[in-house]
Amino acid sequence: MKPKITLKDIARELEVSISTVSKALKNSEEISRDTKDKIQAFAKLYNYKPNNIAVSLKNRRTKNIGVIIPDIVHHFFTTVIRGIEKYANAKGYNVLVCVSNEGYEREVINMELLANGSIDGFIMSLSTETQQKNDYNHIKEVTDQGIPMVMFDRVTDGIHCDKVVIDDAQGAFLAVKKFVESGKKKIALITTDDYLSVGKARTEGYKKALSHYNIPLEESLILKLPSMEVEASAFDTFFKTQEVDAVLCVNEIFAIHAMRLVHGMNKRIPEDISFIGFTDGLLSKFAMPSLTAIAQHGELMGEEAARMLIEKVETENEEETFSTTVLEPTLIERASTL
Amino acid sequence: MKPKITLKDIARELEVSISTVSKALKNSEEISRDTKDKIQAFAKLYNYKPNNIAVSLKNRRTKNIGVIIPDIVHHFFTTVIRGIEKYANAKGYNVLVCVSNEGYEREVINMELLANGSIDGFIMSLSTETQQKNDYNHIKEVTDQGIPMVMFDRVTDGIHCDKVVIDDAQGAFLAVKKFVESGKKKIALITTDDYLSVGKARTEGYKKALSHYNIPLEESLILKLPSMEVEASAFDTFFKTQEVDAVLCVNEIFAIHAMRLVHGMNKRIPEDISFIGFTDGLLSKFAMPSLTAIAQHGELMGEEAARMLIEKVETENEEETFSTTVLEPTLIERASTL
DNA sequence: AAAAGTTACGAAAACGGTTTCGTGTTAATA
DNA sequence: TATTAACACGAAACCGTTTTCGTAACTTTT
Repeated sequence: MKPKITLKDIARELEVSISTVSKALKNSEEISRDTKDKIQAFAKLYNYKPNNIAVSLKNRRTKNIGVIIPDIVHHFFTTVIRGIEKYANAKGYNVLVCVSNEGYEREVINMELLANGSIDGFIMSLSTETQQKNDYNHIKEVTDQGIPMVMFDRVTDGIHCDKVVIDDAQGAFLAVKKFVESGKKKIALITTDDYLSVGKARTEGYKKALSHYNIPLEESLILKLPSMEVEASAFDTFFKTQEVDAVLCVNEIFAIHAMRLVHGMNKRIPEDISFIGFTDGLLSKFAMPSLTAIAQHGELMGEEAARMLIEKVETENEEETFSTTVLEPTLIERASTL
Repeated sequence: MKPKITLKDIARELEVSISTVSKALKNSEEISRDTKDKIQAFAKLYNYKPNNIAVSLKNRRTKNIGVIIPDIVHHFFTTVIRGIEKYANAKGYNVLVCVSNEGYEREVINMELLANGSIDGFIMSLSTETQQKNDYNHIKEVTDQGIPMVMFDRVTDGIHCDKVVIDDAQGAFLAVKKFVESGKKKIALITTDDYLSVGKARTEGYKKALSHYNIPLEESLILKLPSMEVEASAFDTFFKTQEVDAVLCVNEIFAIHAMRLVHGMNKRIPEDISFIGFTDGLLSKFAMPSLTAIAQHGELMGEEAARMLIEKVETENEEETFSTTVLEPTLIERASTL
C-alpha cells in the first residue's frame, strides 16, 4: 500500500518549494526546462494526481454537476442521465447522481448535501411528493445562493430557472390524432391523478385533440388511477363497463397491463382496440404486440439540460435570464395501432 | 441572491474568532452558554451550512461513496444502486454514481476522478470492455492507495478486495432442474461469448446440471452471440435448425426475442417450448407470456455491497482481509414454464 | 495574599492545492 | 562599470473548516 503523494512530498524529495512543483506540473513558463523535466518525471513515476477536494476548495469550482432524480429504476430517467453524462463528460464534467426516491425528505437532504460545495450546478426532476406538497423552498434556497439549476420533465412554475420539458400535451394530441386517423371513435385515457405536472398536460392534450376532431369528451372514458401502481380491479371494471376502441396510457405499464386484459377478453389488438403508451421504453419495444409509443427523447433532454447548465456555470452570470426548452415528442408506430 | 455565509462571516459580524464560532456551532463545552446562544441564533438566522469541501479536506473523510456501473439504462444495475442508496443513506453516506458505459476508457477516467479525494470508497462492477482487455491496473492503483473497494456481479480474481456476487452457476442449475422436472429433454442455452465472468459461470452451471441429470451435452444446443445485441438472423437459424423443448437465456432480451420467434412458428409456450431467463426485470414480468426468471436480487446485492464497504471505511484497517459474499439466486415461476 | 485551578476564548497550524508578489542571480544594455 | 531586464524560483496568502494549544481574567484553595 502506497498512500497518495502530494505536492509537499514531491517538493521535499526534490528539494524545491511547493509552488515550484505546482507550477512545474502545470508547465508554467516561469520554471526552467530542467526543473520541469525533473519534477514531471518524478510526478509521473510516483503517479501523482492532484487532490480534487483541495483543488475544488481553492478554485471554488468542482467540475461536478449534481443530478437529482425521483427514481433510478425507471427507464426514462436513466436515459436522461445517459444524455447528461454524454454531454457533461465531453465537457470535462463529472456527474453525481442522487435519488430522491419520490420523497420530499430525501430530495431536501440530497440537495443540501450537494449544494454545500460538492457541485457547480444542479439538474433535477421533482419527486411526486414534492409536487404534491407543492413546497419548493429547498430549491429556492439553492437558486437564491446563485447555484445554477436546470429542471427537467417534472418542473414547476414556482421556481425561476432554466427548464427543459417535452410538450406532453402535444404528445397526447399526436396519439389521439393517430387514433382518429385510423378510424377510432371511442378513445379512452388511462392516467394518474393530476398531481404530476406531466399527467395534467397529457390530459389537456387529450381533451384538446378530441375537441379538435369534434369528438365529444366523455369523462367516463378517462380512468384515473390514484398512483403509479397498477390496480388490477380498476382496470377490470373499466374495460368491462366501457366501450372503447382505442386507449392512450400515460405510461408503459398501464398500457401493457391493459393490453393483457383486453387480450384475455378475446379482442384483437389493434383491430378491435388500439393502444398507445407514453414513454417509449423497453417494454413498448418488447411487448406482445409491440406498443406504439410516444417517445420522450430522454437522452436528448438530458443533453439539452446539461448544455444549459454548463452554459450557466461557465459564464459569469451577468444578468439572470432563464429559458425553457420544449422538446417535441414523436410517435413511434408499432403493432398496437392500425 | 444571498451568497453562502462562512464561519469567517459570522466571526466578523459577531466580533469573535473563527474558532469560537466553529466550537459554538458544535456545542462545545469550551464556549459559554451566552456566546453559544448568540452564535447559534445568528447561524440559524442566516442559514449557515458548513462547506462540505472544506470539511472533507480537513477531515480527509467525505462521507461519499462512489459507485461505478457499466450501464445506467439497465434494470439490474439500477436495482443494485437502489440497494446501495438504501443502506448508505441510512448510514449517513451520500452515493455518487458514475457510468462507464461499458467502456474501459471511461471506467478509468471515472475511477481516477472519484479516487482523488471525492469519495471514501468504491463499489463497482466491471465494464465488458475491461473484462475483455483483462486489464485491471486502474483498479489496482486505487486499492493500493488503501481506498476501500467492493466489486459486485462482474468481478475478477485479478483484484484483491471484497466482493459480492450471486451464484450464477447455481442459477443456471436451478433453471435446468426446473426444465428437467417438467419433462424437458432438449434444453438449449442462449448466451454471449465467455468474456463476461457471469456468462461463463452460467454456462458452467448449465453444463453441470445437464450432467447431473444425465442429459448428454450437445454443443449445438448452445447459441453463443458475440454481444448483448440481439442478432435476429442468428436466432432465426438456431430455432429453424435445432429441435429444442426448453431454452435458458442469459438475459431477458434474448428470452423475449426468442419467445416471439417461437410464437411466430406456431409453437406453444410453455407446452412445446419452455423459457427461463436470467435477471428478473420488468420485461419478464410483463412479457407475454410472462417469463419464468432467475432473480439476481440486485437490491440485496447493493445493500450487502454497501454494508461491506462502509464497514471497511469506518474501521481503522488493522489488517487487510477480504471476503466474498455469494447470494443465492431464486427461481421466479411464471407462465413460460410448466 | 500567594498559588493553583477554572473558564472562555483566540492564535495558529493543518488539510492540499493555486496564485500573486517578491527577490537573488545572471545576462543584457547604456 | 553601473543600470536594467530577464530568469528561475520561493514565501506567503488564500479557499473554509477543525483542532490543538496557549493564555488572560477570574475563582478557588491554602
